[in-house]
Amino acid sequence: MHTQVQRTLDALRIEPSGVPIYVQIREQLLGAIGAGWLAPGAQMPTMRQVAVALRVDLNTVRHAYDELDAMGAIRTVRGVGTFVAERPPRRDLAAEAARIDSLAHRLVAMAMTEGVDPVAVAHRVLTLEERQEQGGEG
Amino acid sequence: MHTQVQRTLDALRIEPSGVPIYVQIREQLLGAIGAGWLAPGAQMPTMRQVAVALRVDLNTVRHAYDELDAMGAIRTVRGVGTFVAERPPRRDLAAEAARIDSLAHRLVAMAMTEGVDPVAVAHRVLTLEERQEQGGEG
DNA sequence: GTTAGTGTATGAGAATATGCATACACAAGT
DNA sequence: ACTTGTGTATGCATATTCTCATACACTAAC
Repeated sequence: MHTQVQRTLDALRIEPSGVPIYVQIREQLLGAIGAGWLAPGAQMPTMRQVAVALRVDLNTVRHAYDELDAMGAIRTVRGVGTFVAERPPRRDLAAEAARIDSLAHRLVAMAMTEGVDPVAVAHRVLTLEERQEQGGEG
Repeated sequence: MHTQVQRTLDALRIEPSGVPIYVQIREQLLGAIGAGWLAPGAQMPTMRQVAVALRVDLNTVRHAYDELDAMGAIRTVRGVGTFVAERPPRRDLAAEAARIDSLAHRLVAMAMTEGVDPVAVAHRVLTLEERQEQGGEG
């Protein structure tokens, strides 16, 4: 369905964190694929769709897609579109856990810095995300 | 102890992921602080130590330290070294709610841009903080 | 005062990232 | 044939990142 593409598109975000834009796109799309959010064989968002949605250059998006293609996560069909690979590389659970840990630790550090209880922040995040999922699901 | 610094130093890794080196250093050091490897007030690894350990330029390391300083996570003392910032005294209870909200949104943004589920991170924070209360602190 | 260890600073150069504009090549539908 | 929507490609300009080399300024210890 288009809806999957649209949801993925809406979920894409770029932050001025110092991380290159193409890397942010690459990681988010990889996450969407790894989570099954974009099923094997399904059409990916168009490069132009992503470029417009994020207000980013087409070549920048292509950079991300090129790397996804190189790692076998997607396959590209010229003149047609890009699609999730039939058998995308299984996501590394250990690496995933490490990234979650890193995020968690960084949050604790930031909370410490600002004199705030990290637990309170975590609870706030949970309530925020709950309310966002009530908007309907596919 | 030196050992804390040495452990942090040994744990530092640079990967050719497209993420700028200074960003990788920034995030890993912030993570070390949040994990408690580097306690408030403790001396950070020397910029030159990091530069040598990672075989990276001193200015690149400085870039990372500058940003950590700018966000208040560390404090720099010229001619002496850099230290983990002390926890600020908790004062405004009203302004605290705003900071919690701000941090929560920042965490969600960070997680999303890295292709990670914010809820997973929140849960990880909760379990980490539980264990810290049980096993004693510091 | 000297020395050693810290952070701070500058300039040159190469590589990369990004935007902007302009195309080209291919596939599918009309 | 034509149009539309894909991915592919180039050239130019700018900003950032990173390395290398070379210092300077400050602090603490001797």
